[in-house]
Amino acid sequence: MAFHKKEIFSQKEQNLAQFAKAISHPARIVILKVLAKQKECICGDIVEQLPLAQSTVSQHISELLSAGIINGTIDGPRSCYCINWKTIQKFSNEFGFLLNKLKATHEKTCCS
Amino acid sequence: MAFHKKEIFSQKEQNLAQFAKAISHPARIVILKVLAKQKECICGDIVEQLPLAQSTVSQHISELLSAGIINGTIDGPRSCYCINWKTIQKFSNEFGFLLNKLKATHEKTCCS
DNA sequence: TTTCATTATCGTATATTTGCGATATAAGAT
DNA sequence: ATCTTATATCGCAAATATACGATAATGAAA
Repeated sequence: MAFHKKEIFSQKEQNLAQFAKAISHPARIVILKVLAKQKECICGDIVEQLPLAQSTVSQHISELLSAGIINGTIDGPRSCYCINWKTIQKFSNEFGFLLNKLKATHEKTCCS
Repeated sequence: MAFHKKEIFSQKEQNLAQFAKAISHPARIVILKVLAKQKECICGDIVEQLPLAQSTVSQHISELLSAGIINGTIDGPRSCYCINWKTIQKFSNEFGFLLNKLKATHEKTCCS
């Protein structure tokens, strides 16, 4: 009797956690960096820049996709991805909000 | 033949990914919020604020601990935790740095 | 010393993630 | 029509995460 149980939490917390999870693997961070570096959409040169099999990279990509962090035009054999600015913006704000909340306790920490 | 393979990536990416992973569960986000709300260090009132068993909460806490996101004084039956401002600060910066990198591509997105 | 309350840890079950090779798919080239 | 190239998906194995109950440990109170 133990699996996710995440539905119990508020939507906001779930969303933030989900975003964090999406970027919680170095490979996916590298993918984002690669996409940020190339000005135009690139296809699978991502694979070349990672020490992982093509199928594994594809899997990481689809995780970023389903989290809405990147967009993709999968037309035929040549898929094209790029960063979804809107999502980045949204979570950048929410994350900053959380961090500011935490910062508010700065002066009062007692066990550090 | 397939497990983590995360050691291959740069330390910076690993660190950022690890931080993201640490906050990638709603329960852990709530724990941080609780710690932020209480001005002084609280002990296990965290458990009361979560719909999870005590042992599960303890597990989540120790994950935050080992990620260095919170500090703890575990003296006897009354453990006391608080946010580790230093770590929050560090990753706040690194995360902001990544986001700014991504933001730079804002104008040039082509498949959104 | 015994009891109590609080917290950490162990053991266990289930779910999810990570990774690969093999295979399917789909558009363009020959 | 067939071949090639790029990419997604399937199937599988191993690792990790999530959750719980039970138990251990530890300091305070009786």
